[in-house]
Amino acid sequence: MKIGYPCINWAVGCKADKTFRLQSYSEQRLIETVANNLHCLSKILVFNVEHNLLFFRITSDLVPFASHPICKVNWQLYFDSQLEEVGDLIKRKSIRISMHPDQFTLINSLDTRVFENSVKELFYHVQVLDLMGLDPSAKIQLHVGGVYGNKEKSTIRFIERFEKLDETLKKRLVIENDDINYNLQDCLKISAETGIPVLFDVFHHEINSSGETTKEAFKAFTKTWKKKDGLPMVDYSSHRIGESSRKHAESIRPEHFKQFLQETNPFDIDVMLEIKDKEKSALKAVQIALQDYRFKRALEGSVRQL
DNA sequence: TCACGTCAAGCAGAT
DNA sequence: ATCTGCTTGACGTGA
Repeated sequence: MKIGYPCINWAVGCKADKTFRLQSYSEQRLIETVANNLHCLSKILVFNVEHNLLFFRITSDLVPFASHPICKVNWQLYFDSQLEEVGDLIKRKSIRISMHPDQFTLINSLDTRVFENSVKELFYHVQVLDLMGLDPSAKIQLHVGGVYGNKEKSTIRFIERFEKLDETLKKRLVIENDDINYNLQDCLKISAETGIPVLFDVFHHEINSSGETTKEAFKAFTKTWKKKDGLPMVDYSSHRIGESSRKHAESIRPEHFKQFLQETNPFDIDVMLEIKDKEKSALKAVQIALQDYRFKRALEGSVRQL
């Protein structure tokens, strides 16, 4: 069990998701920004390792406009060695990595242009992970997509489009249950057809499920991950106190997390804390998880590989 | 230096 | 119709 948080670290004093407006695009601007972002990503990862945070989601803004037609820079070649260097750090410290393309990335869109743009966006994500030299356990997580008034057809469209994707994409893609459209059962059905692993989002499941208990849910989705995929990933968060809304909590609720660890025993998973205050809550989670043998085992594994 | 309108992209639900 | 939430604030113009 590794614990991490997504994209942003407020403590290190730099940002790996720096971007700029499309209007102010220039090759120089892109190169400067990516150089900054990669440098900062290294700093964040070093911070993380020092604090036993061995799971991290790399921002999709690492290379701004990477899949936009305006981008003619061969950033893959230009940043080849820096990407490899970051990848070496990740491998040396056995850090688990995920990426999460944003809401515009839709495999099952009715609009084929949206689909085509999504494939380009996915290739960008895959290239980042490939150039870092990471194995297929570094995942790219997606939601199934829209319903478009017909869930069955939209599910079939997802499966058909997925099957035709390049193998380099398919080996890294995982689907995540969402809070409105496709719940755990919907994802499991798609997984049964395609073999795609299902990433479990605890918060979304609370809002949108078929009534499974946590144990039942864990029994089902963990099976969709094969050895080459690495440990099953889980997005953990809780909603804001006093609000039934879809908003994430500002900071971790220690008792809630403690209970989550107890409930999920003995399933071994990597936990991504989707909480506003980022590493601050993740550090609290680490303190709680130090009592858990699954977490201790992961730390020992990391130390052995130093 | 700072306020504030706006930012590549889609979808669904609430208001 | 318009706004909000999603991984989330922050870019950058105009004064």
